[in-house]
Amino acid sequence: MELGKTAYVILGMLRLGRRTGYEIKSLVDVSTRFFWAASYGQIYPELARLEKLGLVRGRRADSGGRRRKTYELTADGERALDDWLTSPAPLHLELRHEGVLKAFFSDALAPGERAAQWRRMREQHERVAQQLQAIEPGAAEAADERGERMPLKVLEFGIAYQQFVADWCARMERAEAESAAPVAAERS
Amino acid sequence: MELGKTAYVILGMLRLGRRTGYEIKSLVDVSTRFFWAASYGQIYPELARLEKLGLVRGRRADSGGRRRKTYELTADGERALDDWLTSPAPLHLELRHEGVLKAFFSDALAPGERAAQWRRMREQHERVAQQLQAIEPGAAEAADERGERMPLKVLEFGIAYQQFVADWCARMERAEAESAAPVAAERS
DNA sequence: CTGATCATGTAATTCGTTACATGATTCC
DNA sequence: GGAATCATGTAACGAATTACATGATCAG
Repeated sequence: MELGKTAYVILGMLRLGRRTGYEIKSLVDVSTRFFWAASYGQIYPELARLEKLGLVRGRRADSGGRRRKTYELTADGERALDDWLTSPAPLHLELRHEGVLKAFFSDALAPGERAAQWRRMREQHERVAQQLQAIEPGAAEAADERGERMPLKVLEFGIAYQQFVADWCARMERAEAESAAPVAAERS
Repeated sequence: MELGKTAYVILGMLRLGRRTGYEIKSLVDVSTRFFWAASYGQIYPELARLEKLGLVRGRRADSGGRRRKTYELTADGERALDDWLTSPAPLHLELRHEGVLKAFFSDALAPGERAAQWRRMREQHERVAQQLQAIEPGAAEAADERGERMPLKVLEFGIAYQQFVADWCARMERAEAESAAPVAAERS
């Protein structure tokens, strides 16, 4: 019974409480999205598959005239989640970073053009860092009130990671400025 | 004429010199792989597409009885590459990290189990860091001899990034050890 | 002579995104 | 009354991996 990684996003979210597919997607968008994204096109079919496998149990929960279906973990689902969490299997690590890719090939660029690319890349990472920082108060509250410490720890890591990349861009940006105008740098 | 990002990996590699599909793949595996991977299943069809678009030019270059086809950039290909390198479009940034995903959901785990996961994740990042360090001498040589500075810079970033994540794991690991055995920690 | 490497491709499959279709409810 | 949000799904498409098929050459 080999499950895709995205199945565990769903199982994990369901352990935190009964949820609809829509709610799972909303949660993912403000939490795991930055290191594991998921779209409706994955979540709804995956919920159906997990139900057929007996790992989750769905229940109609219409609210007014609004059709609604909430899911919860079954005992099997709980076990599958724990097995994955404690598994020693090599972790799936994947990074696709267009900015670093451009950097790799940018020897042919003029220093000014390269500096502009560093700036854009830095700004993009700074924006993500700010988005994550905006979420922090809510995560800190959840850590306090519901004892969910790890989501906050992971969020802090996410912020540190974004800043780490942004700092590297800033250093590269400065280096370009110095090599492009060494005389001006000496004067200052 | 919208090109996929992987097309630029090919164009970028071809700017460094005439290459076969096989050589491009080998190069990717020791350089861009860590932030932009590509497989034969992408490279060969993409080369054919780029040739039809007039961005690369293929030429038979059999070596003995070995069928071989080398490619080089056309003027259009060179322009497409530079346009991409200097484009201000938002960068494609994608991260899928199973270790962080597990961390996010690991509140329910025992501290010892969590510590074991930190250790595995740290070791995995340390292994990648070592792989990258093994490549460094070659990249440093290329930087010196052929003036290709950026691949070395990017490699150094890759190593720093792997170590950054490994360090975070190590800190988390220590924190688990302290919370699991605070008395032992005080004694030592 | 045998295994590693060079070399090119295709086919099947998986994974994931985006857009579309549909409709109710809630807030302003 | 209209826009935003809640809610569920499907279809088309795209991106990428893996496995397969084929065959030559080179190093030991």
